[in-house]
Amino acid sequence: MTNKLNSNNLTKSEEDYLKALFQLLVEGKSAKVGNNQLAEYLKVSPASTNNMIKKLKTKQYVVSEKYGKLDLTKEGEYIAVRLIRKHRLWETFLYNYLNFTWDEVHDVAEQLEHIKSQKLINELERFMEFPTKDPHGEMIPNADGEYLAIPKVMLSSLSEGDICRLIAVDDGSVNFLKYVSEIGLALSSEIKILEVREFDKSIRIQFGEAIETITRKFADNVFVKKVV
Amino acid sequence: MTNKLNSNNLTKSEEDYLKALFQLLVEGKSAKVGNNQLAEYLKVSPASTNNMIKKLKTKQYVVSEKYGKLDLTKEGEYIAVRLIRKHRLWETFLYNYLNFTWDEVHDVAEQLEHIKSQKLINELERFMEFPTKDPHGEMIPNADGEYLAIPKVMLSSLSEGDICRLIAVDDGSVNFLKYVSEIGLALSSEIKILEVREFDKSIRIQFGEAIETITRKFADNVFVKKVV
DNA sequence: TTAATTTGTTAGTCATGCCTAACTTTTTTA
DNA sequence: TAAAAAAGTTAGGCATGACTAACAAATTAA
Ligand SMILES: [Mn+2]
Ligand SMILES: [Mn+2]
Ligand SMILES: [Mn+2]
Ligand SMILES: [Mn+2]
Repeated sequence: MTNKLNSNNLTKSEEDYLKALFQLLVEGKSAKVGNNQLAEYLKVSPASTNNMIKKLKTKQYVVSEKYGKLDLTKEGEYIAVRLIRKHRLWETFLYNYLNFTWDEVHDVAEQLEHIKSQKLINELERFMEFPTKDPHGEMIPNADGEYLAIPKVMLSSLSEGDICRLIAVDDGSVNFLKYVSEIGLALSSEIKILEVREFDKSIRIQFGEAIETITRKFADNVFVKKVV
Repeated sequence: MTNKLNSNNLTKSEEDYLKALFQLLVEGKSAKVGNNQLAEYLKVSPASTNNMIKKLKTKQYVVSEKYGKLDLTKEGEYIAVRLIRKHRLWETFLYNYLNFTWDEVHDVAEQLEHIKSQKLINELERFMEFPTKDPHGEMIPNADGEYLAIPKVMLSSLSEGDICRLIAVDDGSVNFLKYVSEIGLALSSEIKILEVREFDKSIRIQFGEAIETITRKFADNVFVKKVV
């Protein structure tokens, strides 16, 4: 993807919609994304998304047929990736230099990602010596928008006896992140699946000295690399 | 001024209006500030300022009588000072850590000053080890909004033979700041007034090896401390 | 001290981005 | 395959923060 001297004219809202679409389409679990799904994700009404999508279509960032599913153009995707890059670089800065905890960084990064200055974000990246992952283990796209997405294996997809390493967590919920820390899990933790209970899909896991039972919902937000 | 756990509900616009009023009233040269003056300063129409002032009056940040001059309440002033604090801390960060030049910092700081996070700005200040002045020589208010304003002596107010030291410059204009650097002036430069020409108020100054003629307008934007 | 000029106010308009309520189309299920 | 449910769209409103044009009050100058 070529690096343009892209003076970004988009509003904060337009940026947020494109980022949300990207997260659902590319980083999310669903292959197709509809209007109402986007609305729910952004916590706005379907009428609002319908309206914004219309605008983003005339600006050629989104494509869709009437009553059809949504897709991003290359341009739209590029804008989204740059936003994610900014978000994750800021999260890294807050975490590594300003004493923020990993459950505090996301909300402030949601604001900082909209600051318009190419130089700012590139210099911030240089200052931090080109970090590759944010505090939640997510990859940081480079200045050209190159995005080395590591396949997201959910902890919930493993089976009894499997051993894995925690490589990333979903960072959207403060409560979830606090919960993860509290039970003692962290990036790189080695986790063994002791039991997957058929009744409610809850999972007994072991890590270090600890043994915990986690829900399916919890396990859906934990991404791992299988070791055994 | 007591430090409240002020969850700031103001919009970016409301913040900008309060800051502008503060800059005109407290940091500016004019004792009284009217609606049209504020409009000109903010580059919006008088109708817009009139409208916003109305809102800020109901919110008790501004006081004025109909057809009368504008004033800030203690609350309004406090909000403005905190904004200036954020602006100057960000400028300092950009200048000292991210390789920004002193003519580049202002525009980006105009965006960053609206980021809402008490922790962010206090941690940034700690990270930089509590700087007291921004890259243009202006004082940075502390976390309680205490504001040690140094009396602003304009270079244009001095007379032939006077010697002074450059302590600050107005940071609003990129062109002006570039101009200052280009002729070789910098913070702490010692300047001697060689001649003030009656005809057009232009001033011949000497600093280091250099002798330059500057306009009245230029000299109005340079703040000094008289040495002799 | 009246007339001209400046300053301030009001009314009406527009764009953005959100909403609810009503409607249409598509998909699912019986 | 027809009815029910879900998904998507449209119409109409509201708040914010801009604008212009017309008007009123206050200040300045003649
Ligand atoms: Mn995040
Ligand atoms: Mn993250
Ligand atoms: Mn500035
Ligand atoms: Mn400054």
